[in-house]
Amino acid sequence: MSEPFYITTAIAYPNGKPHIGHAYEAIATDAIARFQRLNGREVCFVTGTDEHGLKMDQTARGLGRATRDLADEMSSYFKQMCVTLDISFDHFCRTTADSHHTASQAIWKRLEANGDLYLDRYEGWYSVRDEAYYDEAELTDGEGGQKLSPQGTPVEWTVEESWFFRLSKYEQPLLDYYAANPGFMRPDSRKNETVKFVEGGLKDLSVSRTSFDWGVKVPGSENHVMYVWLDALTTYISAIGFPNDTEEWRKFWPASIHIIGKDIVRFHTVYWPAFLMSAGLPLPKMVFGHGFLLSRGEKMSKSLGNVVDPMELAQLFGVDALRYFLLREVSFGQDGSYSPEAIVTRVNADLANSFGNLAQRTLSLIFKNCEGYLPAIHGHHADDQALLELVGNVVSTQIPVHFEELAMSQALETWMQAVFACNAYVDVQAPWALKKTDPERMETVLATLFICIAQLAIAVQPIIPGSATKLLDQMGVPQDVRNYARAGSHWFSPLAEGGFQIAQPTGLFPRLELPAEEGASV
RNA sequence: GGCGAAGUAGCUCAGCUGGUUAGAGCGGUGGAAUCAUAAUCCAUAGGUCGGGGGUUCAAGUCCCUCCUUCGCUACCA
Repeated sequence: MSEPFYITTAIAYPNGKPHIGHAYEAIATDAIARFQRLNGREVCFVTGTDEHGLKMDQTARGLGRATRDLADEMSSYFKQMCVTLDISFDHFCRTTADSHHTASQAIWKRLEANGDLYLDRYEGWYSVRDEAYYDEAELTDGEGGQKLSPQGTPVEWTVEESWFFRLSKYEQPLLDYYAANPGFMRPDSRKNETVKFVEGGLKDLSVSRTSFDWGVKVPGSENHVMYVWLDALTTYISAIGFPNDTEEWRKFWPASIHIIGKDIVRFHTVYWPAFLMSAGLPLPKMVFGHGFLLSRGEKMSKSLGNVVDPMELAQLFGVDALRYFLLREVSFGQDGSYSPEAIVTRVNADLANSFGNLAQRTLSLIFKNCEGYLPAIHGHHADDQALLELVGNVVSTQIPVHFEELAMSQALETWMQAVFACNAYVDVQAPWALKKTDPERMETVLATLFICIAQLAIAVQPIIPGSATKLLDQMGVPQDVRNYARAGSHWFSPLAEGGFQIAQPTGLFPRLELPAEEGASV
């Protein structure tokens, strides 16, 4: 009955503390995961940290610390971020876990058994200072004929023993797969880039390193560690049990969606599928490359000093305000711009003024005029029917459709339209005036609004889970109707007849103010 | 250089396979209302849909070209 849904974020590289981009990805993925749960799917949501590789090792050495020690600390920040931001992950995976090493070695052996690994030499222009290889075309000539990397550091021709993966063998199979599965890569613009890249020809991939040892040891070649991406990508399957035939593994693989940043699309749409093909495993159904967040339209970078700490933002504006802003303001898949002004404006307009105030004014009227008891419905007028229909349609049809398409900003746009309709209805019906002229009509109006507000709160749970839950709790809405299938069912009358009484309503969406200190790190 | 994306009201953006007077939010302006977090509602603000050319009965919406911005063009992740 309930179809499994497996979704992942990218496995973050904890070379520094999490930034707003990590938070954005986690929040977006969480909204999708929560939506699917409310939509009746059995969800597995995996996130985690990719802790191997040269950079972690270098960073730790630079700090004079044990790499493992640094990894422990940095990974904990990412996990803490998820907890703070209400990210409903099922597994937080670390590539340093023993089980992950086992899984990585298992997939390695599968590639090897399939004849896709061979030992050779990797030759190229290597910069000792950057500890990276560069393509001939990237180099520039420095003084005295010294070749320089794009960073301006000297490079020298270097030869290193390395295991290679026969990526070239998968050129055509990948293209065939893309053609046969048009929904595999999204958005389309990313897909075009990948297809062109693969059509341009694939070279075999160096998948082991001997220059450092912070990684997963290559089976049978103990002086080699696996290329970090091979190891990192394997998280998606080790998280649910691979190579063991666990219940989760059987249920959830292949993944429904990998949510990743647009910068790592290639690893997920070329290397990962090729590895899986070689290992004889099914491929994920979709890879979605989201855009980047820009600070006032500019890239965030340490040198510009405009890097935003998501924890600081959450504390300043509130977790749900941040979640709402990011998902409402940024069209998922495209780049988006962030600024404190934009957050304050958007959240105040939508959550505080429109929705929050709608709930507050309605519940206050019920609290004052009905002693907190839910009013009875004395026959609906056409206006009531129209509103109920509009809200019902938005909640049970339009929003789910947009969520299925991963169009969270559009889901919220239609949600707001329903909120506007409710506010317009309040003003036209003027229940405060009906109190004296037609108390029964007032009750019907308030009951209608109560139903609509509850449905709107149910619908928006994936975006702002904390405040939506508090509101639904205040309203006494039963747990079992807090989903898309049952939001529109007849739960109101039983609740009212059961004698439920609301307490003095408290505001859930405070109006935000711009931080006094301008030019601070936000 | 090659490939790709974007350029729509003051601001942020919607506009799918071409079709009535080009839309929304925010902001601005003018009203209404006072239940509510001074929140809400109604009306409105005359943007050559980057420039030019073309296809069509009809084009932000297709084709060509030019301009501007951005991304990708593999082994740091």
